[in-house]
Amino acid sequence: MNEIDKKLLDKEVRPTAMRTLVYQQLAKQNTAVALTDIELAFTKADRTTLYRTVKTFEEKGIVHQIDDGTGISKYALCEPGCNCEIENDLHLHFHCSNCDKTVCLTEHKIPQISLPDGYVAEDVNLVVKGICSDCSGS
Amino acid sequence: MNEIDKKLLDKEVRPTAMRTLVYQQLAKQNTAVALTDIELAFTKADRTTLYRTVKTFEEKGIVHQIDDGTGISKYALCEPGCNCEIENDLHLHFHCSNCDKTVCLTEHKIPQISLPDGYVAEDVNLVVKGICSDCSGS
DNA sequence: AATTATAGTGCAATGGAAGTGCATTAACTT
DNA sequence: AAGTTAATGCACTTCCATTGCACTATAATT
Ligand SMILES: [Mn+2]
Ligand SMILES: [Mn+2]
Ligand SMILES: [Zn+2]
Ligand SMILES: [Zn+2]
Repeated sequence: MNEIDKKLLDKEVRPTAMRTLVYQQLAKQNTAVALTDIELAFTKADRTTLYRTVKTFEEKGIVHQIDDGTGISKYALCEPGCNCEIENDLHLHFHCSNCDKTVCLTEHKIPQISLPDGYVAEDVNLVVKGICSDCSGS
Repeated sequence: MNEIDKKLLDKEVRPTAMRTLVYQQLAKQNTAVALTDIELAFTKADRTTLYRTVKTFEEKGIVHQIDDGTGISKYALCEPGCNCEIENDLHLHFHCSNCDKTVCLTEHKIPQISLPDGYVAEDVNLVVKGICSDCSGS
């Protein structure tokens, strides 16, 4: 059994052929990807299957969903050690308005946010929009 | 001429009957509203008109659009003194997972965010999800 | 190994919200 | 009043997310 299948089993996801391939595909990326992106990489697989694969991954803490403000959900593998299922990994995300790519800035954690009395925080989403390092040419 | 129309003119928006009414409606709210919410308040007006009214308001800095992570755009009047057209008013937003309401926490500005080298920030969106003061009962 | 149960996949269809084209109507200008 | 420009209403489109159901593969049981 290969490494990926072990990881899937570890997260209580049965390693089907499709799932292994999708995981591989995600592991290749250095940006967060939309479902459509995955779809393009697997012309033979059905969109629904990919959709449900990613949803399963999300539920089991293998990927996290990213709302980058474009209206299209992006997904990225969770870092090793990230316990998404239990506690969110509150790093920030960056969306480039030039190349339209979205990246996880895993090292940049979201600062503690103070809220008015009576408000209870459960989750925080912080997205910075601007020009990424590839596009700023510096 | 009434107060609302003055405000609209001040922002270079011609105060039509429809626009004045939409502004009034927005002023009544204490939460951010979706287009559908506005639609419900104006059963006689067409969705498109309301849509374009809100878009115009947004372009002219009368309202700001809020992406609260639900996938449905919300809108709220800008605070007096907010110069949205020129510079974003970077306050945080709170979305209640219980009552599904989204509020502007105008007093809570988004802290300065540090980015990796080469990244240039243009805009920041910070949304906290959790339980609002109405729902937490405290 | 054959049978049964369970989980995954593919296809078709739906839903919700955002957005556009165009004809009509209202508002402003001269 | 006539002409011009902007706003409105209706119909239609697009895009992505999501679901129902039949079919197939995988796992468990006999
Ligand atoms: Mn991330
Ligand atoms: Mn706001
Ligand atoms: Zn870029
Ligand atoms: Zn609430």
